[in-house]
Amino acid sequence: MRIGELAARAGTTARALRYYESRGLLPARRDEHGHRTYEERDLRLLRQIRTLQDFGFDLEETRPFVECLRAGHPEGDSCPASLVVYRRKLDELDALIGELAAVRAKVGEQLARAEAARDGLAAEALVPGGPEPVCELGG
Amino acid sequence: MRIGELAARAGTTARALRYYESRGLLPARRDEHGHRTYEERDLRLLRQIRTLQDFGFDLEETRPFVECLRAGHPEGDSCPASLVVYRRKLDELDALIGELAAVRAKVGEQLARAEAARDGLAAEALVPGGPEPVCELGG
DNA sequence: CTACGGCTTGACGCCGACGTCAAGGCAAGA
DNA sequence: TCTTGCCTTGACGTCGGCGTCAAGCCGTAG
Repeated sequence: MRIGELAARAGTTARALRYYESRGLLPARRDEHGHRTYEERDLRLLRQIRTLQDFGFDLEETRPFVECLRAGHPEGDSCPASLVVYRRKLDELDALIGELAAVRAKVGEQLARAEAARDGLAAEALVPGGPEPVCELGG
Repeated sequence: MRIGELAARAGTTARALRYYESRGLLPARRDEHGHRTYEERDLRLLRQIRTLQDFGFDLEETRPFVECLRAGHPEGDSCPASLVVYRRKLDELDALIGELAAVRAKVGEQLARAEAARDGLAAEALVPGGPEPVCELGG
């Protein structure tokens, strides 16, 4: 199997595969013409990489999984190093989700406050000399 | 006030201010030496930019807020365009948080499954010929 | 013969928000 | 006078994961 076919079967591009090879992640043998050749097991490795990338893993973080598979283990996460990456990723996700939730809350508050201010001004404009609410400058 | 002082008072760098100016976000007057000069109100604009950036807003997304302040409004979010950005950001945050939560759940599952498999193998190793669980290859 | 498709390496482009370095100007203090 | 410090513009570096283009090789279908 050559690079184009492997890429297509994994739903990615030849360029990506060359990049993975340049990172030492997915080396290839060469045929008599210098073309890269791959085997079925390489498809397995590549799918492992793609799956983890879809989860937001950095390419480097997929390395333990790939090496685990290449070492003959049944799954990419059959090795301790992979579990370490899982746990670290979970921590990162929890931290990130927490930060984003806090930001979301603050932005929501800001929006609510700004809309209230806008409505307050609108009401004031509609009713001149009306009930100026909690403004210590008014009076 | 020159660029270094303004940067220090806003907790950022002169380089950042020059960048903002290059983007047309925070223009500066010049003194007789060609040095950038700023006034107190520029500090207000700059702080608005920094606050939004801390929330994860793109620099471009801070523009409506800055222009709103420059137009003389009491707050950067006193203008409709700013509220639009708020709402869009909230949607983005909700979507992102949702995706991350889904990924977190999947990674958590994978970790649990991998640990269970590992423990299963460990138990098998401790008890040779023992209760080989759900492995269709065993027997 | 020629076109075409697929492969090769090499190298620059991209995106965002600056960091960092180079080379030089200008003013005040020791 | 010399140094120090702050300022200027210009331009390249950073990071990740490739996209895209250039130039060229190889085999095959028409």
